[in-house]
Amino acid sequence: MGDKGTVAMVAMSHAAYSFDAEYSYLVPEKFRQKLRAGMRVFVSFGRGNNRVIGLVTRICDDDGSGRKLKPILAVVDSECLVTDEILKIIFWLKENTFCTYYDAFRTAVPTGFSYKADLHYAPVNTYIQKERLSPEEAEIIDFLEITEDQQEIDKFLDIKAFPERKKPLDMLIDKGFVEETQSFKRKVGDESVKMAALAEGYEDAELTPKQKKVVELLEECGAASVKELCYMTGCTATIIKRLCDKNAVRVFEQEVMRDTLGEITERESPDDITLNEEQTAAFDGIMALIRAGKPAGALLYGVTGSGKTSVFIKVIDAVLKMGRTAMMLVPEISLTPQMVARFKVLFGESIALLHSSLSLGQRMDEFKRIKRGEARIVIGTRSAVFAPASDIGVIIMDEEGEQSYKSDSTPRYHARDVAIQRCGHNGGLLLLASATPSLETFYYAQTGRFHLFTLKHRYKDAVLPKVEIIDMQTEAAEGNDSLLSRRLADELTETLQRNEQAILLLNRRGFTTYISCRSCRQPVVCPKCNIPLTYHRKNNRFMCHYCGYTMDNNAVCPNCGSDKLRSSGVGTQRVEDEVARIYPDARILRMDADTTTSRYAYEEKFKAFENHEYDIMLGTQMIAKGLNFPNVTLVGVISLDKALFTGDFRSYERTFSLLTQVAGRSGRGSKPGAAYIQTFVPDHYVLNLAADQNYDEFYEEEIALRQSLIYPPCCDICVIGFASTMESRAIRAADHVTQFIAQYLRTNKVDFPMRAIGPAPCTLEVINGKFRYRLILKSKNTRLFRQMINAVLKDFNDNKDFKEVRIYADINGDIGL
DNA sequence: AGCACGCCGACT
DNA sequence: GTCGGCGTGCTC
Repeated sequence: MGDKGTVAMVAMSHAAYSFDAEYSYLVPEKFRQKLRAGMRVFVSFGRGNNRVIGLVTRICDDDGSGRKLKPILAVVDSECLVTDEILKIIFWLKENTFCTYYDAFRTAVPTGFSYKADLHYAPVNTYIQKERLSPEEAEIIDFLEITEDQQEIDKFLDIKAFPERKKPLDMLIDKGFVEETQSFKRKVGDESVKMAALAEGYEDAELTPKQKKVVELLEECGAASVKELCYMTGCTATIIKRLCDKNAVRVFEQEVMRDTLGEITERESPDDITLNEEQTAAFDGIMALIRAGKPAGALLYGVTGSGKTSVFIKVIDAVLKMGRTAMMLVPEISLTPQMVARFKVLFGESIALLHSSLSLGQRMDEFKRIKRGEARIVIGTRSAVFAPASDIGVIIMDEEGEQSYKSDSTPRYHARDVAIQRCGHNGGLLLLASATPSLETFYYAQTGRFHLFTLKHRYKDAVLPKVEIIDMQTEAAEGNDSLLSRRLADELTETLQRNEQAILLLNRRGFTTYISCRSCRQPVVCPKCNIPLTYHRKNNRFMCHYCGYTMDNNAVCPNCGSDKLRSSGVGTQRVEDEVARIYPDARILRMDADTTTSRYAYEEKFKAFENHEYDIMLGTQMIAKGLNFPNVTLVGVISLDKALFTGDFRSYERTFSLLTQVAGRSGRGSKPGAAYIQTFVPDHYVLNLAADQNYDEFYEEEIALRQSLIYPPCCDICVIGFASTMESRAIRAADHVTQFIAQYLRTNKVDFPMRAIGPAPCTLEVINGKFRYRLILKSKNTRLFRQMINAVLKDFNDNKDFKEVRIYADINGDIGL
């Protein structure tokens, strides 16, 4: 072994961060032709020779070390799921987001492609001297020789069930008396929702009160998804399972299936779109960059309604005509149905859609179409940035400042950073677009790292809505305790009289946002998260928005036992009530995470609103983005004050962006629009600049702030987070890491400007029973810095003192919660 | 993670 | 004397 053989480097699918590495394996002659880097293989790993799936990260000619290597046992894929370029992205992800190779691989490839290995054994047809076998080995051989049924054999040699058979079985394989074969099966089928319905004869079952509630609800509505049932009754999935066991309820899977594209009825050609002067200038500049064929970045900075989409369409069309491919990333596909519809009409089957509401099967199909080059336009959300397109001419990111582009679970990547890498490999252009760019992006556009294209005028010169700030302090002082200021109420009345539509925005779900006890004056908090509970009227329960904990509304105060609980504060449900009271004839559509549990609900509701089946749309931020309703002439912000003070350095940026965007929903048609922002801090400069739609000045203020307080883009910021059910352990872990870093810097004699803040508890100290601490490092994200973080994580994961503490590192993510 | 190796206490 | 407790360390 080891003599000038082909060697494959393999990263294991189950590797923890601390031992994730490329391990060398011998490639047997029979695999030499077909095996490529990027394919998955089956190998034995570790002392126990565990059979595991791994990813071939590269293939080398020779090991040279003469060390004897284990062979690759089987090849899982018949063709590569990842291109060489995506393989490079996988390496980049590991290095930059501190995940394992396989975490990165999983992110880049639709989950539908994951496999589970089954092992099968058969006796080798050869003479065996049984007396030389151990009794255990002989038992297995005897069994194999007399048993015909494959399933019987599988059961007998199920190592999980009979661990004592592992050793003799491995010995027999080693001696060549037993042959092991593998079959690889898809782990998951098509995506489906779990539905529940009453079973026949359910009346006879004996039920607990909670179970009765579920049954009553089902009697009313027939069938419901398990998720919805849990929300409405406040029970857990276990209760449904109990009911199932009692044969009172049957649970079945209902496949979520929809045509990705649906039927395309009309067709339109991109040639029919004409750009105005400003758009043309931007288009020409953008195309010049793309034609240069070198990696580049650009910002298309255009006010809301300036026709950025038309420029995108022209650019994509031109890129396609060059024979290259194009990607278009959007923050949330279900919130951009209008844009998707337009692209379908224009480009038809050349587009592939990639987003979370596709079934796994659909996602796999779209993935294959892209890989084969059949679909040359990719439209999708964050993870679509990994689509296996080749020769990418342009990657467009719409509303590039949106939070949804940043992943907040492993791997914690930002789609923008991945897109930069991809443009680097493809010689493509990264085109970021927004009316309110992220500070980082605008800074790079100002300093020349990105090219800047500006659209100053609204389409057809529609005027920006008039925005007014309303001081709710004065309203209260003058005796108006309603949720709506008199001004907004008057305007709403007039809007409805004109038969026009209105949008009302509020960033709190639920009915009331705060429940307190009248006798001990303590707020009622979630027992697991220590966060005030919110009253939901629809299910008549108190709920925690962070962990989903629910409590009966006639519960007593957990603190003093008093039954006098009072709720206050304002949520979307309460606003809905109040607006309905003032305008009994108005048709109100409430949109928030509670009303839109099923994914396609958004699109239908938006459509209904567009068709004027409703007069007022009321909701959380999800209604503020990217939609075009020509008949909306009034936008009212009930309250956004909380968003200004979340404790995250990006909270001003986000609030500014949200206000600008929601105001921009008003007056997009021929009629002029207006927007009203209610607030208790009417003098706040962020609100005033947003009211003036003055991004440039906001940028100046904000960048000065970031410079003086040292925040991105003036530095990079790395959060090392700790979570544990025991607070003392989380604290000790955070302290340990802080000391480790100090030690690391000393012993490695590395010296880079860095500032550490903390460790300190996170803003939300407890979520779901886990105490959370964080250490913030402000530094420059260099190789040396990442090496240090890597060392921190490796050391920590190796340290058995902190087995129960979870750690993560996140660069340039949120530090708010 | 998952497993083997190893070094100590309570059993036939 | 041996079986098995889990603490320690490695995985091509």
